[in-house]
Amino acid sequence: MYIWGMKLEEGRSKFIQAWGSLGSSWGISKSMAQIHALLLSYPEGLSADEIMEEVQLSRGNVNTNVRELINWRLVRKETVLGERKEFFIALHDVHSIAQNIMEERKRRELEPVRRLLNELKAAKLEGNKEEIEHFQNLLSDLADFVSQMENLTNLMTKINNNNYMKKLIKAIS
Amino acid sequence: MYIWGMKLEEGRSKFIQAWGSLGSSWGISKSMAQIHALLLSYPEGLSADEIMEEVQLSRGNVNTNVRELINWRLVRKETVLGERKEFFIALHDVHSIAQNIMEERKRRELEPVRRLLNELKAAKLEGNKEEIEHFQNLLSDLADFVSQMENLTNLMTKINNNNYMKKLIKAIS
DNA sequence: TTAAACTTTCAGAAAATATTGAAAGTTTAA
DNA sequence: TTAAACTTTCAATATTTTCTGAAAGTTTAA
Repeated sequence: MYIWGMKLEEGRSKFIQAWGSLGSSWGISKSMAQIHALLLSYPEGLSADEIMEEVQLSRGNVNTNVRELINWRLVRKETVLGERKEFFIALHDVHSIAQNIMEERKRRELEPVRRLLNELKAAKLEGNKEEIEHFQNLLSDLADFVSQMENLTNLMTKINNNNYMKKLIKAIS
Repeated sequence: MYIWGMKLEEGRSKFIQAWGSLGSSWGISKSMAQIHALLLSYPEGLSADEIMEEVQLSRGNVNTNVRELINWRLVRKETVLGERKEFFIALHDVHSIAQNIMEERKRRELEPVRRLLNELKAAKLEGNKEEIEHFQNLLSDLADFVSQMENLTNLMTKINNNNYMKKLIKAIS
């Protein structure tokens, strides 16, 4: 599809809608992704009412999802001198965004796995010897995998802060 | 929690249940994750009926989710000589599992983003100059980010197949 | 052929998740 | 104080996603 002579508002709205539906395929609620897209697309902060207006969501929904975005460290509160209400502004640096998302995913996705694996590895299993061996191999392979993923996220952090590293990665991959 | 003298079946069942609930936090359905855990924990293939029995799911559900696991290239069908039914066996090599998951996620999560960004970048936007600039910077930053993620997944593939590379990554991260 | 053994499909039911909006809570200015 | 301006909470509702199971489809052996 080729687009010609689109109003900025139209482009932004397209972006917000599309980001919202992409969100679901990443396990992020549509509203949260839309609000994030909206805030990313504005250089300055927006108030809760402005967000409600632009993405057509209820006050409660905006409140909840903005709080969640703040938990992810993707958005922060801002106060403007002389104004009573709060404004919300997105972290605009894509490298930091990426880093915060990776960290949050690490915390949410990897750490629970590690906990489970440790628990099971501590057990003294009884039963068929070969089946036990297979099962324990699985556990230790998975543990290795988790570590490798963690190494990789650490590496990403390094890349973000280091142009030489970025080139190195590109070269070897 | 410390476990002592657990039966293999008990450990396996613990693993299946826990893997299932972890699944949801990764955007994978509980049943799919449970079936995957079950198949991972058995060195040999299981039939649809055996899966139904072990994870207590309906025939339809097992059929659908096994098919999905096959799409992800995490499971394959097997036939046993002289047996009419099909058996399902998991890919047991953790590096290949990781690689297939990364590839599928790349395809599902990254490619749609790229499509959206290209579409928006092609538009000639009209409106406030500075806001347009901010918006277009956002688009190109996001595109860079997508590329970087792709580089990283390629790197992971390399690591899997190369022990030297693995050590290098560990050293520099 | 046919019938038994097995697999697939899909409409409806159930479960999980997200959203609303009004009421309760908090802060600030006067 | 008080009341206006704003934020937060949460029970009810709506939406989306997943699951079931019976019916339809397919394959195979005889």
